[in-house]
Amino acid sequence: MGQSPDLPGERPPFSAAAPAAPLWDLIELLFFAYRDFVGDPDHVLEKFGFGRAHHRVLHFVYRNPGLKVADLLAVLRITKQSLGRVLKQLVDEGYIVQRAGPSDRRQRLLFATSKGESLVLRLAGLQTDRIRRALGAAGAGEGAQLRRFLRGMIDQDEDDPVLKTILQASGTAETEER
Amino acid sequence: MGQSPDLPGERPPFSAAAPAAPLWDLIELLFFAYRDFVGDPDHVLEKFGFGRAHHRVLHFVYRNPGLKVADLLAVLRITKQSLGRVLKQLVDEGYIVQRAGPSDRRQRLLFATSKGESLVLRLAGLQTDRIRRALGAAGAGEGAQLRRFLRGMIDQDEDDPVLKTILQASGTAETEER
DNA sequence: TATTTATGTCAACTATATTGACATATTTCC
DNA sequence: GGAAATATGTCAATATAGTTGACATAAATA
Repeated sequence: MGQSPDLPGERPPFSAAAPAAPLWDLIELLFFAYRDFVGDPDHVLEKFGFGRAHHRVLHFVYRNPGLKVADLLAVLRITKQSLGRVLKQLVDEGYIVQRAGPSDRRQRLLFATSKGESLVLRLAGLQTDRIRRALGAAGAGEGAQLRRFLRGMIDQDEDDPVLKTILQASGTAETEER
Repeated sequence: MGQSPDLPGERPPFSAAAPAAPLWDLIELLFFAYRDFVGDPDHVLEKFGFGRAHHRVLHFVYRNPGLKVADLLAVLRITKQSLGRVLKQLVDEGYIVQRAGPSDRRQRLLFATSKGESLVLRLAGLQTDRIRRALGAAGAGEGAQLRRFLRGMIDQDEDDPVLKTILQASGTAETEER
């Protein structure tokens, strides 16, 4: 006697305290959108022998010149061992330099070189092109609402100085810098 | 003689054919938003001994009952070897069942069990809660503009039947199902 | 019947992360 | 000034999620 597999049946026609219906379409659109969003940089990074991890490190170092290792670890939420492998490659190949902190010489402050800047701008350009295309397709002034929506998706973290400034900045104004 | 590290200087004050300015804030907001968006399910999955890969498989199988293995591979863009490991666990532990295709018995059509449904609804509930919160905070209404933006971020793929139907559906109407 | 297709499996390897232990230099506290 | 705490780095073992390549089986199709 084959036991029937336990498939879910029809949804009950009605229910008093039903949980809010899942927003299936937005869940899926976010998945595909983010995959393509990071896919463009991935293709370029591959030619350099780098991966996504290198992109993230280079991005945050470029955007926060003089970033402390501790703050980079906080924003990436990885361990120093994991960062180590990636950062060492970026330093060895001249994309990032380290300088001792002026007041606390234990700190190794991180800076992108112009070689690093050139790569990070190339990657950001790809992502920016995709975003601009999508903003255009979405119609007038979607940017402001989109920023508010994305900020609302993000959990605060008092122990992450980089994230803190990002949430403050985007909370303030349109900040289309330069 | 210490060679100065090759740091990027000030941006040139003006330039005729400058590339469009990177949308730094949106690039970063997307990164953090997506990380927290998948972070909620991650915590739950961990208690089940599962990872993100299991979530993706279970999600698309639940959303597309009777999905062919080939179509699942297409939408996930992974190899059958990579899928194999994850799918085997989900089947062994009773979250997914396989049935031979009625017309083509080589096919193994995939279905979520009610155990699988219960897990996938729990995970979707977490993500839905976060999205609703953010939509509310953004004053974005039902998210019509957001849907158009996200669709604009996604590349078409004729060889992916699952993606094709998603882009069609979300392109049509508000599709708040049920 | 011969070939193609849909799926599965074995094996080796890569990228990115983890935990735990320990090392070094520097700063801070008493 | 010495002890303790801090910032960073390194070695080793392990986990997760992916890859390529080779080969196997059953069922459909030419």
